[in-house]
Amino acid sequence: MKAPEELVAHFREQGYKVTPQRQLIFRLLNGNTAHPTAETLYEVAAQQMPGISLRTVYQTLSELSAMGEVQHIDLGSGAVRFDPNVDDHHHLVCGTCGAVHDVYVNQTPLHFEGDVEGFAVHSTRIVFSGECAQCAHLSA
Amino acid sequence: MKAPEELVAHFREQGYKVTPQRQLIFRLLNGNTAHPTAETLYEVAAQQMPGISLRTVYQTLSELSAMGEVQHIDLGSGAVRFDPNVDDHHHLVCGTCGAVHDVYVNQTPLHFEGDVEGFAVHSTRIVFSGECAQCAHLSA
DNA sequence: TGTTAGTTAGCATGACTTGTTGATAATCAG
DNA sequence: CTGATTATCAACAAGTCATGCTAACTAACA
Repeated sequence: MKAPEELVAHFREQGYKVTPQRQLIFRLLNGNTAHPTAETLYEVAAQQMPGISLRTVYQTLSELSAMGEVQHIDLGSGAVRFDPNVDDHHHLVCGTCGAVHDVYVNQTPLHFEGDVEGFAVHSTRIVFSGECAQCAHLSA
Repeated sequence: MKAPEELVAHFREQGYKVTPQRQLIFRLLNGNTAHPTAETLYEVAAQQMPGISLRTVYQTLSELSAMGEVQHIDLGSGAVRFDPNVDDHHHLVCGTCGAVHDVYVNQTPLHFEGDVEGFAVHSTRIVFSGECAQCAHLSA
């Protein structure tokens, strides 16, 4: 994701208004590695700006997603999560605490075998599931 | 997934009754590589057994899933899909026609880099997205 | 054959997400 | 600064997917 200041300029160029709500969301996402859901992002935003609506958070996330500034990742665990990291990366999910971490896999492109001839792969998504060190430590 | 006859025996052993509805679903899933949703499976089932309820399809799929006889895969495209193939395999999804194919990746376990120390990986899910040969041919 | 479990219809709920409306308020260009 | 445009908000609704509930009927299995 671009830095908040760049996003401000970019939004203005595109004819979008730069509102305090949007700027807040830019800042909350900047460098955020927590992979928040729209709901959790809303909760944090509401602490700094009481009155902001969940609707606006969804709206701004959709705009950022359409601009390719955030990635939305669906781990099949209910809500969609948002990731300001738009590099070619993958995810590690702790089944105990639910934390999601970014990881890089360098063996891509992967080879596969199956009953599929001539399939053109555009993207590969990998999700590793397991238990993070902290959770393993706590349960031990 | 076990063959329908084996499932019949297994259900009886577990104290589950072997109803025509359940047997129909066993047969519809057996060797099924279409990765149906509960809804699509229900539609096919209803053709052969008018009156069967969607509720029963969901119910039976949950039972099979709990027994490890089917895998439920969430591709983030709305409904959960069911796969009677419970091997260690991955999926290829055509973004045009929506078809899902099973594929095998033999480079596992994959190596990854990131800010994660001591994470114990239990499972890896890989989804390849792109366009299948038929769709590429049609659009050309 | 009788007990038990399954099925069905219908209605409800729940989570997540998006749409709508109408009023208010803020942004930005000129 | 001002006016036109757009965003926001609140409140409500809808849609999808999945599951829970009841009550009545039916079927399976011992």
